Amino acid sequence: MSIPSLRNWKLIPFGPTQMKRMSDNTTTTLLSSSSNHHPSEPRVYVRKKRVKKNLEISAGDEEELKPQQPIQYNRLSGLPDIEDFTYKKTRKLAQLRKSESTSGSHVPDAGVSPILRTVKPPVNWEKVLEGIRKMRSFEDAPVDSMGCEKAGSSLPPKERRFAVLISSLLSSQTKDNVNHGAIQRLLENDLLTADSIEKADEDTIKSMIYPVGFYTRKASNMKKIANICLSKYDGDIPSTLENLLQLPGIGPKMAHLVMNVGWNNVQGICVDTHVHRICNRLGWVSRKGTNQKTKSPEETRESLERWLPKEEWVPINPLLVGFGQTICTPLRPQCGKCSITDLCPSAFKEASSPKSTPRKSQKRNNLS
DNA sequence: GTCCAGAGAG
DNA sequence: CTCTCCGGAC
Repeated sequence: MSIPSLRNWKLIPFGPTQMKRMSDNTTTTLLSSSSNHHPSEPRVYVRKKRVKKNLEISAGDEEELKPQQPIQYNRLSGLPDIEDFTYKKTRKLAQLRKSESTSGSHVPDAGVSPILRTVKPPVNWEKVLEGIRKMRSFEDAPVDSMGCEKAGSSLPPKERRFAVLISSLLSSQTKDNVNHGAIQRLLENDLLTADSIEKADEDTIKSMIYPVGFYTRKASNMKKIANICLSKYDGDIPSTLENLLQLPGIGPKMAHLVMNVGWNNVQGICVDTHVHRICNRLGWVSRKGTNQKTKSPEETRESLERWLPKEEWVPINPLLVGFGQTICTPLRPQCGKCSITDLCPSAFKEASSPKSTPRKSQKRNNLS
């Protein structure tokens, strides 16, 4: 398949198609500097070299990779300042509800269900959130979560939704700039609709999205998703959580993200590993009917949804992800830099160096 | 070398 | 539950 609009792009020769050819030992023609290629070397080594080259060259093409219209992001929420996004509206309504709750008047709902608290919220949770927001406004976090909402925000709704879905798929385990590059390439090549992906060759898709994490599987999932969207949803994306989860490569985390960003329909909290970890450290979630920590992000989501007011369901993700990348890190959390340690039951409880003595019941694999 | 981080397969 | 996927950070 020829890809005319990308002919000038130097990125193209470094896709997986060429990797295949290299391992076949049949081609060096597509590689701009084939002198670096040693067919006898282990595949991994060759790959790593080429990734470096890829990055050098893409840096030179920065101009082309940049989005034409940069989107403004809310620094704290991590969400785009797009007019139709319901976040602000939701906030406003929540404030209204609060101020008018004494008079008993009813505030109309903007597609957000009434707050359903089945569990008493943890004490000081609002102070904790406020503290994290403040820290986030000082620290710069590479928040790669929610990176998908920028996908095709200038497109018509249906195309935009499809772009959001594909971007979500690609964004997992992938740095935001890498994901963005992949989306940009797909967009440049008109490969961001169900129709075109359905027609495109899987190897072409692979080379477009390379080097996002797990690109082989994701390319194959993209084909399957395009197929399903065309046959069952007229080229649009599923509009319910249940049906999104039926798509290959879309699990609970991404399904909630797509519902939030793609449909502006908040069905649940988008819980990733950061939200999962931090909520447990704060003692915000527990296994049903116990005080034990939750075991999985899904369990965390259910537990968190039992008390967290709904207007916080969307912003909690970018907030905690950024916090988790800079301060409340998985390994050796920077409690010294944290301003809410007096409100955190886990503050200074974890090892500050890998060599330090493991506390009792710290790790399950202490074979002392 | 070891870990990371969503999803899926076994 | 564990392992795999892919690259990169450490």
